[in-house]
Amino acid sequence: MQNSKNLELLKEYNLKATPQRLEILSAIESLGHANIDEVYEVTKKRQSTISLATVYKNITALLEKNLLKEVALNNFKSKYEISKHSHSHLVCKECGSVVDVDLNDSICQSSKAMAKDKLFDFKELELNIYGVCSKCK
Amino acid sequence: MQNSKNLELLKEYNLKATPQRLEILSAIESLGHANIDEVYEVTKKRQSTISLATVYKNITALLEKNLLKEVALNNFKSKYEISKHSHSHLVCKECGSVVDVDLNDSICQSSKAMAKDKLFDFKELELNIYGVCSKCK
DNA sequence: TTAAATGCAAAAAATTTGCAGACGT
DNA sequence: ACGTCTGCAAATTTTTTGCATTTAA
Repeated sequence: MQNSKNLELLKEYNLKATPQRLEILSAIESLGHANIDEVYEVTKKRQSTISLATVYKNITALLEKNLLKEVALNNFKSKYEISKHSHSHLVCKECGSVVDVDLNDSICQSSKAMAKDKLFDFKELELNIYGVCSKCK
Repeated sequence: MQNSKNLELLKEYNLKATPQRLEILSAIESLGHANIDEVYEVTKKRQSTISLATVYKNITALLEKNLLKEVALNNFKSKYEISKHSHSHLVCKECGSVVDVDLNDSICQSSKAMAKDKLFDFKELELNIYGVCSKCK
C-alpha cells in the first residue's frame, strides 16, 4: 500500500492520520482532480459512514496546510489536487475533466516578468486551457 | 453617456436593454472585475429596487451570450468581466483584486500546442498569476 | 400587443458551525 | 489522558425557481 506515503505526509504536517483523511487523499490521488462531491462519493465507498461535513472540514484543513491545491474552474465547482510542482491544466468545457500538462519555462519566466511589471509579489501561476477533450468531441 | 455603447451591445445580442442590465454592465465596466455581491451593491446605488435575483439572472444571461466572462478564482467568489480579447490576470491573494495584463504571443502559441498534443480542441486560455498586490504588501 | 424581464418570496443547493462522543498519538 | 477529529443536526450562506406584475420594443 502506498498509503504509507500519505500517512507520512499527514504526520509531516501535524495532522492526525485518520482513516477519513487517508481515504480523502487517496481519492484525490486516484482521481487526479476532484470536487467536493466526487471526493465524498469515492470515500464513501470505503468509509461508508463518512459525512460530507468531514470532507469539507478536511479539504479546508488540507488546503490551509498546502497539502492540497484548489483548481477554480469556470462553470464547474472547484476541484482539488495534491500539491505538486507548477503545471498547467487542460479543462474540458463539456465534462469538466481536468488533465495536467507540463509548463514550459518561458511561460513561467514571462509570468514573473508580468507580475514584476505591475509591482506584484509573485506567488504562483495558474494556466488553464479550456477546450473540448477527445472523449467529448 | 457611454451607456449608448452598452445599449448597442445588448441590442446586438437580442437582449432587452432594461435599466437593470445597463446598470449591471456599467458596474462591471467601471469596476473592471466584480463578483455577484459587488455588482449588486453598486447597481443598488442607482437602481435601489434591483433584486439580487435579477443580478443572478442577468449575469447568467450575459454569460450565455458571451457578453461577460467568468473569472473563477482560488479562495474567492468568481468575478465577472466584460468580454474582451484574450488576456491574463494578476490576482491578489490578500484582497482578491484582479488586474488585467496583456498576454504575449508565445504563451498563446504554446498553449495551443499543449492542447493539440493531448488531442484537445482548444477554445481559450486563462492565465492567472497569483501574488500580493502593491497595496497589500 | 406581446414576449421577455423584474422583484418578491419561497425553495433548493452549498457550505459552515456547534457539540457530544470517538479516536489517534 | 489529551486534544483533535468525526458525524450528526442545525444554522447560514449562496443560488435558483415560480409567478404575478411590469416593461421594452
